[in-house]
Amino acid sequence: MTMQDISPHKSKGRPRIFDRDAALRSALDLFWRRGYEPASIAELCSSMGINPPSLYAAFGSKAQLFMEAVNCYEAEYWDSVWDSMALTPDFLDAMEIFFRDAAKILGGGDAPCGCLVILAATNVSAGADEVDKALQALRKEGRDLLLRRVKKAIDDGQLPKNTDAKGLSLTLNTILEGMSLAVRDGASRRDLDRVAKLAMQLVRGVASQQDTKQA
Amino acid sequence: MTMQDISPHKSKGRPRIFDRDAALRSALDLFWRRGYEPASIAELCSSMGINPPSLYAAFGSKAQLFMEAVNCYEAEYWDSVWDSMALTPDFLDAMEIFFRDAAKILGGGDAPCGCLVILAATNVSAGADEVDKALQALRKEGRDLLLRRVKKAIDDGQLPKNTDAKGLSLTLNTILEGMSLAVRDGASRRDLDRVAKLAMQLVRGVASQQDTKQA
DNA sequence: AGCTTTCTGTAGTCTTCACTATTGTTCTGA
DNA sequence: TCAGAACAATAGTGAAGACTACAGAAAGCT
Repeated sequence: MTMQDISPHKSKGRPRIFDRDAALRSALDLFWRRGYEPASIAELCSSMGINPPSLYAAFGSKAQLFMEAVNCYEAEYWDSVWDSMALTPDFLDAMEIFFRDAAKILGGGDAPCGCLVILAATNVSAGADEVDKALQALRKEGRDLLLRRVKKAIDDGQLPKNTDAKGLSLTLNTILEGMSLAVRDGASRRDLDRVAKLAMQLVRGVASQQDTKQA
Repeated sequence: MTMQDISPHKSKGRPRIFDRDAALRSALDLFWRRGYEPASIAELCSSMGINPPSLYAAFGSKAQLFMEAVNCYEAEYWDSVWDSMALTPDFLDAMEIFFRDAAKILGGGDAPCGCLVILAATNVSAGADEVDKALQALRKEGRDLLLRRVKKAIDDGQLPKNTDAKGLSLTLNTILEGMSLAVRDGASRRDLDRVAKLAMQLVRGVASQQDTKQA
């Protein structure tokens, strides 16, 4: 047969009985709803339909499983959002799309629990340093992307030259991250849209100082 | 002696050897830095300078100790802030003071760990329902206070009649809560001041639509 | 003084956690 | 068909968690 199988069984021993991707996706769902530490191995195994030894053989450790779940989450939900934020030429368009997409993801039906990266490992115990550091790095990446986008908008003349790039990008990130907390406290999709709308009002306000304050 | 002692020793048995208020304050400091669940009884006892039986005799349980610490925190840091927010007649003044004070508390030297109410019990285990519910109620109180203040500003003619009160108050709360996340990720006092400044820019933008959009 | 009451400190209990030793099972490869 | 290799399921291990029994110590009351 000339067709290549997608996932050929190359190794020698007994093949894995469960679907690794599906199990990872189940783990993501649980981590998303419960958070990193409250999601116990027992719960994870139950959700994934496997036993602890299989989990450890396939994923290494709880921390590694979580980080794989985070990668999965980022790839499925946020990568395209960040990409279009960085690439959309007009700054106002970019922000409009960005906040609309964010509201859709955070308030959407998949798991209305806020962002995994922002909420899942807050106030973790001492043993979870690596997970915490990794998520901190991801959050910093988001801040940097926003900062770079704002600076580009200034260079492109879409924001006033004297705009406080760090302040504006940090504020936009603060609103974005705050939206996750709002969702945790019961904010609906509609509520998030309202926040997104007001974030845009702030952005337009800053942009429109172009003429008045440019003295 | 006619003078009444502040804390007379009325009870019969052996008097408590440690200062309850000082111990509570130590517990607050630890909960603030570590969060509710990561702060173990052993750590708490070490910080408070007492042993577990004394802790349980004086405070009941870990959850009750935490809630007392939260009350202490609110009373010491936030009660006056919320009061002046509600009572300052001019809306712009009220918001200016509010965000300035918030930045000072969150980025101040006492414990640069964000707000206890917002961060200390995110993604807690199943056993901490009561603590979670209590903090949820406190956060809702903050949202309600902001909503009421915005509505009052509309009634007073300090905001346009067609202002989306819920949307604006929710957005301001989102920024406020997001500031705690920013602090957790290393934002300085100066960074928070920048966010507060832009929050004010948003508020002024909304307020100044009074003339243009009032059609 | 002697009795009662309440606190203190040591040293546990019981539960839950992440993780694994062991045994048996199912595949590949010759 | 049989050896080797990797997975699966049961049943644990050791550590850390919140919480407490118990015995001794320090106060008030009579």
